[in-house]
Amino acid sequence: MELDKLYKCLSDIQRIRILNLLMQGALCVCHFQEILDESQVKVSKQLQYLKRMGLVSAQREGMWMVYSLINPSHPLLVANLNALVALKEFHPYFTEDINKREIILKRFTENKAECPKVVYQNSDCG
Amino acid sequence: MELDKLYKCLSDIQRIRILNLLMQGALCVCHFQEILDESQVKVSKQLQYLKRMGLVSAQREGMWMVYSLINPSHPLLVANLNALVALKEFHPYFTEDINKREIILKRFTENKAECPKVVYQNSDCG
DNA sequence: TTAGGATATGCATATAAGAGGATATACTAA
DNA sequence: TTAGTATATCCTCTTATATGCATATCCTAA
Repeated sequence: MELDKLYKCLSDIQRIRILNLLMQGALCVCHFQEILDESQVKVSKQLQYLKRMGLVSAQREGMWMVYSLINPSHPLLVANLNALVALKEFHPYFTEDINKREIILKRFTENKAECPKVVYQNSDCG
Repeated sequence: MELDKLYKCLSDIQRIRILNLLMQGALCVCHFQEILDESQVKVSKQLQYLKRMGLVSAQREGMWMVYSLINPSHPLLVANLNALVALKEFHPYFTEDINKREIILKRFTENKAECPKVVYQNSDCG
């Protein structure tokens, strides 16, 4: 992947927040909507962008579309995604987003029918 | 600096090449023109962009405008600039650009009047 | 089959980049 | 002052992003 394309993926705060969340595990579109507090269209389009650029993959699970981070091959992408996690205390959004994600996952462990298994299994919370 | 702004600075191949060159030392606009083989307008505008975003500073030296990298404060910027240097073997442009820069600097050490001192002093070549 | 939830896409619009030509500005040298 | 070099800015055009509304598609459940 070309360097400028890679950085373009990271040059939008919504996409950064999405990638930061995906570093924790897969999520459905509706979860991003809830966590980022953004419209369905907006979230869906940013996910399409990341998919088109090869950073994420989508897998249908019944009604839901589960997005996952594709194991990043470019060392600069790996470094930056890890940096997002490492720097989360400097960026209030990141920590809040991850906290919101954990609350959602806790809901799922109490009512497994609410979303695909892949979202809450292999999760470190709940 | 906001993360998305930081990544926007890096999301253009000309700006990446400019930053890669600035990691080696200060340069005048005309040197970037020569090394990148781009028009004066294009180079000047990208330098303005980086200046506006606070990544580089400009200092007039007679006829020349010398651009330097501002000591980066954001850990992600530091990491990415260092990564550019470390990854230069994967990106033919970077190595070629640095080689062209060294050839230009050698010219200066033979004819010091050709550009401001700050460009060729403290240089590791020539 | 019908209704409804989840998601994607088409269309329109606003704004930001990117590029190029022409010109203005700043400086030097004669 | 004049000419010439280096650089910045203005104007215009094209393209890419970002956003919202409406609607289409895919799936489930009844």
